[in-house]
Amino acid sequence: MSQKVITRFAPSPTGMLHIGGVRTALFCWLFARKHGGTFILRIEDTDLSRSTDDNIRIIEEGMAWCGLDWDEGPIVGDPGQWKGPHGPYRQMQRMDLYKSKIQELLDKGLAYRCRCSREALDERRKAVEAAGKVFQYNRGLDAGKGCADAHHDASRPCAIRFRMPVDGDIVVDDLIKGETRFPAESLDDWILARTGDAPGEIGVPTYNFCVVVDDTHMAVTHVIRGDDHLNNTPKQIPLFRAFGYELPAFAHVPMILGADGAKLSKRHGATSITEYQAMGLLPSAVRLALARLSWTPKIDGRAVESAEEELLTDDQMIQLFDLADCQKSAARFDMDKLNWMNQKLIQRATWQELEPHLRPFLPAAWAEKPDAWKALAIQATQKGKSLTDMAEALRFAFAPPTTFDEKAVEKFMTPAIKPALAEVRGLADYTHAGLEAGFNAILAKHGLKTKDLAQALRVALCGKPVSPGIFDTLMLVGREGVAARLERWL
RNA sequence: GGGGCUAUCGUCUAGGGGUCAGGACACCGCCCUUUCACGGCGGUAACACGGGUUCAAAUCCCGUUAGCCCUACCA
Repeated sequence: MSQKVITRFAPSPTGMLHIGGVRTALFCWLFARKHGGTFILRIEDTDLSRSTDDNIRIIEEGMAWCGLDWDEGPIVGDPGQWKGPHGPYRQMQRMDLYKSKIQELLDKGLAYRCRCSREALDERRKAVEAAGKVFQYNRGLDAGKGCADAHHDASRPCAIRFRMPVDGDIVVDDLIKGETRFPAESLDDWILARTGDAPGEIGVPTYNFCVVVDDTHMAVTHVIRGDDHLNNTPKQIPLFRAFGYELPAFAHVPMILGADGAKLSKRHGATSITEYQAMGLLPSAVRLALARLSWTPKIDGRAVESAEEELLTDDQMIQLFDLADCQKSAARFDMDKLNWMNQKLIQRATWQELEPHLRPFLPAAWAEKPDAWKALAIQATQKGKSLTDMAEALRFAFAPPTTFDEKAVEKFMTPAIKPALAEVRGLADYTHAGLEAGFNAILAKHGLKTKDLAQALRVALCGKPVSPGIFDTLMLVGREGVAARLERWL
């Protein structure tokens, strides 16, 4: 690769950052990082009705949470400002460029003004469809009814259409899908720019036009996007040619489906990245799980083949990433595997790494706890599947239980256990070894089994027969807390 | 309707003419155990269908079926 790799993720601000979009962004990011290239974030806000500053902020925050840092694009929290030499990175701020490029096409006769009203178009569409055919502007049954060869009425606002080739195939050479051919006759003259406000004025350009102009002017070398855009590519390629632009490389990544094989949507529970954040998932786990959908990392030409190898770090992913190892088919989102990866990454993280992620799920009192206590707390609950599990497991460490599991009380709070329980108050050495020694002494003295005392203690300290290791539990509650919580059972 | 993409265990996938069709998650069983977990060991489970080509097809070709995408003055 002679030129510097530049990829871009170009979401439209619709109110949330979709998990599928994040996956696409991840591939762009991985590819750019792998090749020492640049990753651009571009906001496609030409749909005026949906684009707001708030919606843009949602994208920025979602990307940031996922650890997908962009080299060029908007500056977080400062709408309208950007970093990078190819700005601005919001399409609505690029209107002047678009309009001059459209004028260029008009001047060259490669595009033309269309004054057909929506109503007229609808009517013609209906008529053609009634005849069992596809409506194609100025093609097929609609031939001769277009504005291409007519003198447009300069007194009326008009849209701009692109003159598409009529014969032959348009070939898309895709890095993932391979070569695909689209018959030119299956496409028609599409709209470059919507109807302007005043006669002669060029309106807001459409997606297919903006991408071509932006990708070229931002020097994007690899267009990596969802395969729902594969069908748009044959519309865009003739436009690249009309401008005399060089074609970027294309890679269309498969969609992510819901567990039922249908398109991932609200009814599958979570589509927005913020929902995954709220579930207590580590961003690194989300990255891993998303990357492994439709991508099989190959180590020395061999697919990963053990649980250990599945758990790739970001660095390994970057090093291993290759579009050639991507699947052509759509993948279903596998929440089970994400949870497993999350658990594994939680287990192998140091407490310092985990702390900032865990903090938002814990009560404010967490902030006042000393580091040693935090380290113990995190380690004691690191078997959890998620940060929310960990936070739940730690509840007892912040406040005495208010309710008690009835069955557990009945089973473990036997009269025989009370004397032993009373003696636990006397334990003074609150180190793991100290507690273990004292605990065993009490056991021996009363002829109890570990389980008997441990479970009774759990009920007294946590209200339920489930907690971290009993000595960890004691240390987390602390000597005074233990004494206080034991009181009501003696 | 037209055009495009896709099709291996429940899920993610390896394998691209000869494999007992391999792995991971999930599931089930056993072991470990101070609870819940973790962990260890083992197990169930797949080439969508129909035709070709070939000594031989999950693998190549052609159909069919199913799913998805595009077919907007959405992106």
